[in-house]
Amino acid sequence: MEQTMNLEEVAKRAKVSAATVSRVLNNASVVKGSTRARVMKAIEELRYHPNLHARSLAGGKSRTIGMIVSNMENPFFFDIYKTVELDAHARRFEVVVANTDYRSEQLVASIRLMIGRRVAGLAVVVSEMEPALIEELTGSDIPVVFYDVGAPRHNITNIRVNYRRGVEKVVDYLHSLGHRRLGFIGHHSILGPINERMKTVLDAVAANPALEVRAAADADTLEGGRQAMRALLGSGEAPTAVICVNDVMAVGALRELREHGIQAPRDISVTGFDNIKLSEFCYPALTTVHIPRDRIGHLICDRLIPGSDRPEWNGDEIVIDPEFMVRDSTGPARQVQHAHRSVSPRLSRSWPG
Amino acid sequence: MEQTMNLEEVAKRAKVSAATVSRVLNNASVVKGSTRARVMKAIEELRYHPNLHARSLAGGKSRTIGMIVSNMENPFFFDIYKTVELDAHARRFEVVVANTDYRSEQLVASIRLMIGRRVAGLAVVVSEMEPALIEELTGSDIPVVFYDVGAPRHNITNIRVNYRRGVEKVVDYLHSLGHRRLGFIGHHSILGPINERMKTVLDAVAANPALEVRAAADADTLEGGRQAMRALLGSGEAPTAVICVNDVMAVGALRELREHGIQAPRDISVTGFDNIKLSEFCYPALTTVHIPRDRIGHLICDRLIPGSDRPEWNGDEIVIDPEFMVRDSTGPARQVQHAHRSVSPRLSRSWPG
DNA sequence: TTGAAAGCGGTACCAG
DNA sequence: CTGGTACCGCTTTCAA
Repeated sequence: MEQTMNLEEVAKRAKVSAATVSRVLNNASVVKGSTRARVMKAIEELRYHPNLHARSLAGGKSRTIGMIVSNMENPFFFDIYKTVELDAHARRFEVVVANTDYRSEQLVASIRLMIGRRVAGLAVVVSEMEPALIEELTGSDIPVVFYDVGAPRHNITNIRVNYRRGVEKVVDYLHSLGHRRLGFIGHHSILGPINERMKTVLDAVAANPALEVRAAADADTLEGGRQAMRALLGSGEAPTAVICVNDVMAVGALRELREHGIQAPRDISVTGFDNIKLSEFCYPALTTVHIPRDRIGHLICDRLIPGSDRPEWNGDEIVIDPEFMVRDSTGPARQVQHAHRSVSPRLSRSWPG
Repeated sequence: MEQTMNLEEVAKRAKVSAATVSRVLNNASVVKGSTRARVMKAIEELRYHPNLHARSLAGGKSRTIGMIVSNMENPFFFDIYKTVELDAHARRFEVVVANTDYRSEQLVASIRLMIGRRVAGLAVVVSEMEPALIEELTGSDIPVVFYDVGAPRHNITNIRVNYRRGVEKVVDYLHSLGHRRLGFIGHHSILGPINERMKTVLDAVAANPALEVRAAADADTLEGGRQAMRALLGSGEAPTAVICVNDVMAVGALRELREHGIQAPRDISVTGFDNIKLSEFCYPALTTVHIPRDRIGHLICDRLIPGSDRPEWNGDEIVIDPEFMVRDSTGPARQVQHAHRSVSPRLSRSWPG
């Protein structure tokens, strides 16, 4: 009925002052039992819900932390978010997320939004970068944690993964299996100027003169991975092993292989990255590199929410070493054969299309 | 540097009043060009970001809509969210989400949170229900859209899927393929008192005396689907077809079959529900029921954001008819054979474990 | 076209 | 233990 139900109305009904109502709401100081009861009753009856905007305005604090990610659709990001939310809730904080879809304009917009909301802390877990970002953050005293981008600075700390080490493990493994012609599938953001990940792969390959690599990029989705694999298959000599920038794209890639009647790992090996749950459930299960999203989530919360700095944070940067996971999507390179290139699509499928 | 950068500071620097700064910020009324320029400059230099809390407090409005879902991890919910966000952004609204993890206590907490934030509209896309909900919502004049639960009421409208019809199509199809012993895999929330979905399956089966069904429930995740399938396989006579409450659990179920060396659809047929992207990318591709998440998302936005009621909303309730999608995970029931029950785990796997 | 001032709904400090 | 009151930062009349 009343779209404007406020402290005062409650106070009036409970025959106390607004200040007292505020007190019972924050169960602060000692409010007499009977008084508290009256207030509670009034709150119930009026279905009063405190205005959070007014609260954080008056209090100056926000009890919510912000999180910006590139693509919530990818479980990698979601898993981190999930952990952050769990930790935050345990400390009675809320977390509000924003997607950038790998667009740096969106990144800036999201940063602005978060600053506007006066979040108590901000986690930026994105692949793209925008120079104007630090500019934007300057002057706001919001504690920030960056994942995988940005440099430490006042009030901003960094978590990064030793992506290079992870890729090296993958490349070395494939090499040991006899693979020489490699493919790389990334998402569009790798087309950016200095893409760490792309470069890492190229470097790892360059370190071994026997190897060659061809890359394809598409959206960071199942469909994108599929398209990228299609591109790799459609031009030049097909690689015997394909390294995917993450598990989602790898699963997409696997499907495209299936459509062509190409079997993994018999005909082509495929690797993922991240070790999301899906990588165990797809077929064949993915050889991948584990990145501990839960640890990352915990680190973020520990850093952003006051009153619980765990010891792991000693400096302004933490580097995480990824772990290689061998599963079923990789195998020895087939010797002399390009046979799979001539198999017509769906030839090997025996079930109805 | 200043953690307290406000209108007044900007006004001071630009040598105008706070009111004027507010005007340029909202590009309202006619501010003289030169004045506007001065203000803009001051804003830039001071890196001023308006306090959104103060803004919605003073303005009384919020320009953000809330969305509550059961499980963002499940692409079904995510897809809806994505569409809502897209539409919202197009109308310069923000959307903030909350997860309930199928816990009705969380549902209530989330509703409270959203009311506290004075969202401009609220979408409740959850499977669980909580009687206290309507109570909670009463008196708040926030427009609400429910998906799949709740009854129309003042300011609250409904979107529902004719789940029954969808299940009937699945059951009929399986029946026509010769299946008689059915399995049903649902998530834990189906254990609730009157679960529509579970009941629907039982009804559909009851309608055909030749059919029998056994159910198993677990978490709404890949792992949950796997466990549920394990349970189904581990007790009594194995079903020849398993209906899963959604695609995610179906994919989990498929994996468990693989571990047992049971092939789908040769040995057991499996169906999903929702038709998420993954259902095309898993192996075998899932026979499922399509639920148009994008349409649901559009409907939600049209209803919640003022100034764009599309014609589709004629009453307080919209019912969506799902569409049956046959793919590769279903096939004819094998005649006389329980052979797969005796196949030892992984027997048929030829790749390394 | 611009400024002054009254809220918006709370919080928190100061008296009592 | 409780009430009064000065803000918090912005929007919005009302005058000038």
